[in-house]
Amino acid sequence: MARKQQEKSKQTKEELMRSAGDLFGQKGFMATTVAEITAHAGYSKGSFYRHWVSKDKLFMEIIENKLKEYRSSRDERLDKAGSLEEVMHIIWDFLEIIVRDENWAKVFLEFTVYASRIPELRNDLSLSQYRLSEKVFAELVRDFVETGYPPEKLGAFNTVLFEGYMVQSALGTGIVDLKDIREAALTVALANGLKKVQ
Amino acid sequence: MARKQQEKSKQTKEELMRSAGDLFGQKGFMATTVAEITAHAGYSKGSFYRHWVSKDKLFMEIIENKLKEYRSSRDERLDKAGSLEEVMHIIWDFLEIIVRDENWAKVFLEFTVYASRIPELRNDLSLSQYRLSEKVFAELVRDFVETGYPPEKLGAFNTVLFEGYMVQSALGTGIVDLKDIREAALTVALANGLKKVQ
DNA sequence: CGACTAAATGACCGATGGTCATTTAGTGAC
DNA sequence: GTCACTAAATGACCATCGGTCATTTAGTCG
Repeated sequence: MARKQQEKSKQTKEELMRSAGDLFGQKGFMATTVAEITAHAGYSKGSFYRHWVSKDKLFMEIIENKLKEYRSSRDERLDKAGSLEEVMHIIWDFLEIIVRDENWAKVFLEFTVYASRIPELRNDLSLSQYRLSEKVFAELVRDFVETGYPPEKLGAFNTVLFEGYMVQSALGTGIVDLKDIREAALTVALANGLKKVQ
Repeated sequence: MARKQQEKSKQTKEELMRSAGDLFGQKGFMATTVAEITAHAGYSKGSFYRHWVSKDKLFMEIIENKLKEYRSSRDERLDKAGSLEEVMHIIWDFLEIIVRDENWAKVFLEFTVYASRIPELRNDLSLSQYRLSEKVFAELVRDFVETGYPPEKLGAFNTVLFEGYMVQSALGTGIVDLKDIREAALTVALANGLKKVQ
């Protein structure tokens, strides 16, 4: 039934993904070599390309996995949210998880910038929703905006704050902390999105 | 007097810098090859390394030149500034110049992220002041802050906004415009830095 | 002109992402 | 058990990159 072979292949793929995950986190995307990934998992270089067509695609698959679980738990909470403020807190709890993992926040940024030069990859990335795109954000927030303020703009502004913080965090000049950013985001959201703010 | 040789060497260097500047702006830092830079200027690859020890150092020199003139005009205006609001406007006029040149804003970001993995380069970059670091910013703002609010934090928050916008701009998802960002920066600065805000 | 030096060249190096013919090892019919 | 078949794994190989360096070309000056 060829069961054993399939399982072995699957296992190999998982081992390679773990190895790659470790190395990307430590050294970054560019600096991690395909040969290192396979060697670290105990395979030869050629094995890699039986599972992915490129280093890029492997990375895409890793981040997809990495964020899938977070998203689901976020979306569960969002279903129960009753106000703009609640939604904002859920969203920033979610973002906080990403930022807290400093190594990966840095790698995300590295890959995003890298991908922005490669049309196909850039497209994949925007489809993958790994970035909190302004569109996604706008949908999350739309139902709770009482004023005429465009939810897209609210989303985009949050993304700016978030990614700006990612850059700061990646460069290691940590003067603002996430709490400050979160507060600023909340203030702006409530001021623009609600009719009455006390 | 060897005058002619020196001038030729200087001219060659300038030609290479122009060539590099064009190509970096079009294709980015990584995607631009040393061989391309020299070929585009009509020289051979080896010539490059008579003028710079690496592609990195050439880039450093280009951005240094690119920003020197901007900084001087900014600093002139800052000498005459009389309020926090004025300082903020001058700073954001300065940042606007950077962001307006979309190609270069993108390359700056690319290089910053790239350099963050290379300790020596990262150090050079922070010394070069090409980034509006929170320290530089704090100095500009310090004299006008009336409250106990730390100028460093004000600076850092501005940098977050600015670099977040750079990322958005680099990825080409332009929903927030610079005016929104500038307004937000001003609001936060005045709210935290002044005792009375009308 | 001849000795010296600076500018320019391009073959070369090691490392990288990616390819592919070859080897190794399960699988299933008989 | 054995044979044909197929999937997994290998590593030599390729083009390209940043960077090096011995060699060539061409000003400089006594």
